[in-house]
Amino acid sequence: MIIEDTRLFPYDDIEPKWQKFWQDIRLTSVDTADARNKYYCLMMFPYPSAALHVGHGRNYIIGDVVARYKMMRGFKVLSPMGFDAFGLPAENAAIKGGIPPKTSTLNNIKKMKSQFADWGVGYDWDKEVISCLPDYYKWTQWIFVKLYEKGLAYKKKAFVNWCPSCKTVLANEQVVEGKCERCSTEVNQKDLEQWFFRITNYADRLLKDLDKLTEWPERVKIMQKNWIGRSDGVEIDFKIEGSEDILKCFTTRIDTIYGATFLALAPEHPLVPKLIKGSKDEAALLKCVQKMRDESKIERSATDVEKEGIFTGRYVINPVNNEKIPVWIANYILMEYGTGAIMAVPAHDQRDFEFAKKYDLPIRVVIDDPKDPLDAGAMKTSYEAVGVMVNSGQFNGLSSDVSLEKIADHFEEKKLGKRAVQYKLRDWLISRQRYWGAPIPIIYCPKCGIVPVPEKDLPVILPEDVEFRPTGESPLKLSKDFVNTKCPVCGAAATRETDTMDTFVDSSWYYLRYITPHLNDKPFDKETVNKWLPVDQYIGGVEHAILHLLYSRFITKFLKDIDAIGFDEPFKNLFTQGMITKNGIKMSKSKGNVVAPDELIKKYGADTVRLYTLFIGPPEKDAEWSDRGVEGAYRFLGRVWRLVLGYKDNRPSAGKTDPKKWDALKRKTHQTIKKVTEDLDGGFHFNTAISSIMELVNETYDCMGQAAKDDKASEDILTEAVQTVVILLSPFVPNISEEMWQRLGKKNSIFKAGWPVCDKSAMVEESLTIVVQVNGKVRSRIEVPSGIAEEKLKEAVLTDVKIKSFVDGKDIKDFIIVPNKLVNIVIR
RNA sequence: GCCGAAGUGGUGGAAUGGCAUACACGAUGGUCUCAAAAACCAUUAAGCGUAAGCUUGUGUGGGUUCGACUCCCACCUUCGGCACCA
Repeated sequence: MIIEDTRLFPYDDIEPKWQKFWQDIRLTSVDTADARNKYYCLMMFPYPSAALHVGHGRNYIIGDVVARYKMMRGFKVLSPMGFDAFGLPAENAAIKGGIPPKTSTLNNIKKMKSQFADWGVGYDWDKEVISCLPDYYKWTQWIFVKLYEKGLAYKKKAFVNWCPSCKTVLANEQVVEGKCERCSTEVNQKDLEQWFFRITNYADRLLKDLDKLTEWPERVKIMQKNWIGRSDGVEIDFKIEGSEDILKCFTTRIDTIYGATFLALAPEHPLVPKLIKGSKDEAALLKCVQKMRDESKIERSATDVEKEGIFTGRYVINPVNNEKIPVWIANYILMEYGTGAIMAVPAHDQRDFEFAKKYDLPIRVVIDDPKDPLDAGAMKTSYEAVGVMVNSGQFNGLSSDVSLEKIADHFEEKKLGKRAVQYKLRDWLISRQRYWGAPIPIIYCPKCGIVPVPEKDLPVILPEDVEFRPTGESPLKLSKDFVNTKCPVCGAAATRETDTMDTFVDSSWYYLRYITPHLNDKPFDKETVNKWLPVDQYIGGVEHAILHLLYSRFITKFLKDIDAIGFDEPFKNLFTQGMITKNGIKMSKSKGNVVAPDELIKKYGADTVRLYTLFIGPPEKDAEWSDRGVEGAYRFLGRVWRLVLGYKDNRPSAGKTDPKKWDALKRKTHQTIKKVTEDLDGGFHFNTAISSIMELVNETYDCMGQAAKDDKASEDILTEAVQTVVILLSPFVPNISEEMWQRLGKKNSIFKAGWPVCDKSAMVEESLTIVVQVNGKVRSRIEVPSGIAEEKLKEAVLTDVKIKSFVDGKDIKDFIIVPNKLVNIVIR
């Protein structure tokens, strides 16, 4: 029995053949010692998950297109890949299935690498980094120690999600509707000593330097700016009645100080226990405070959620008029922002307004609306705009924006407070009470206190013979061999820190390691790194717009400050790609809407899957996956395949004769070169680049049905069109393009062939079609010679039959000409 | 809730102040074939009209403009992030 070959082209022969060929000629291998003409193309390194889906593929395919295109433009392209290999899922798998995290992680990496190969994406695997291996995390720990030495790593108490039943800390993800995902126990907030990085010291530089990032998407910069959240204001010292303590409040609206009718504290505020101590309602107050503290932060900051509060029974003194102001505790005040205490001005802040209404607190207008005077009793919402000062002593009658500065001056002169800057950005909590992460290199000595592990003793190795408990408790705490050690300073018996680092620390410097990945005596070679960085093109998901990118920028700035590197921004160009959805939602295993690439690649080949992924839509936007669309891409490649193999002998010698078509094909060829080049240089417009190549293919087929105007000339035009199609397609579909290139009789790899250049003289058109509108509506189209004079054009338009019927007998008010495109006749 | 983004045919999308729906998918009809697949040809926003053509139409409502998918204001819906998923 003969099984018929139903493939449109022999992708399964082609793909392994050329992938081996590229390996043999070391197409993607780069010696970083020589950085001349370098181009560093980087994709965000992935967390190793068991199976990649087509949504993941988008990132790698986009990066591969960029790398191959730049290669063809003559750059020395470094495109490395690695794995962000520490993290929660591997640990969960170990707890559930008993497979050690290292084993499952390395298995996943192996699977992923074979999937990369299936997609035909090429990396310089000599540069691979894996963040969970000691040769890498040694240097993550080294960065921690450097930060510690500079006072930028420190310990303080912070709240964590705590499951009282499992006796373990939970990630936000492990808290489902306020309950532990493992045992469904109500989760509460627990105070724990934890390690932080002082990223807030860099807040201002991280903010200001966003201006340097001219090649970043504006939306990402805006998100970072809002995340850093700089605000300028005044810190006021409120004296507490009957106490020596003072309450510090930060406000951006010092102009409203005379309207403060209560103070509100976060339930976590350190003075809360002291303030309510001895009160007759102490027990009830404490209970209420605890309830507020257990609410999640997102709930608490939501403005549509019911505001809750309780009066402490204490008062402070308003420094501008010596008024007694009651002190409340309120759920909408967050300890993390500002001082954890606010002066509440119900008349001029909506949240305070709602709180005052609920608890019947006074509302006093101190800024009046100049157009519509306010009546405190009748207000439905707060008045937050600029206005005229009233009820504000010596400042009455001034504009509120002027008194903002005057009152601030007044506070500083009388030493009642001082101008201050606040950031929303908080210090980076890097402690994780987990096993599968880089151990924090700290030793606690009973005599010497906190001692960082000296560089010569790094890495602090994560032990592998540990016991995983079903509760999720960190096995590090239970490992005596790990915990018990000697103090590196005095040699006394000491214990190790058992917290590990947030995986964002691992990923905040990996792009530096790629350049010189095998050094054992330093994290990277400074000189080489300085030549290759910043990264020329960084590509990844928009979901990383804030955290990962901000942390990387911070670590880069820190390394610059300690003179480890010579630049202070890591990524010059940033591209954030959209998600691939299926049935309107993000692809994920748990949703059961994952499209696996394996079967598609088997059925249509990698080039087809690549082409469809790129054609699906603008890469920065989300896109809906359709298996049908894949078939379309497959058929297109089949069409190109037949064109390339058969264009020479498949041409009819007689038929319709239209010599103009040949000139048009030459023009189209060069227009397509221009369009594709612009689409790749000006942005990542792969979808429109591909559609323009499709148009060229369609026009080439159309031309083949025409008799030649002269054999040699049309032969040349046709050959040029076909070769152009192949070379323009090559970054998108490398395997089939390389095969077709060789079949066209070329000897070298298509990626060494150089990018085609468009010939402007070939694009000149003799005549143009001008759209003619009457009052903005298209009424006709006329053919005119290109470069026609304005008067001649007017004449041609007005003698057009269709236009005459609209214009005759009417007053022409205006005659608008858009050169080479359109005219619009405005009639009354 | 806050911050960011997006809403265009049956579907993915194109057009960033100048021809709305390029390119593709799907669908319908046809050619080839014993048949199918593949390929090729034609039609494909809606409504009216025998036709030439006309009218409406880019989430909703308003505005700016000779001209608006594009700019401005308000609203609605969907998606991403919100600091222990990475």
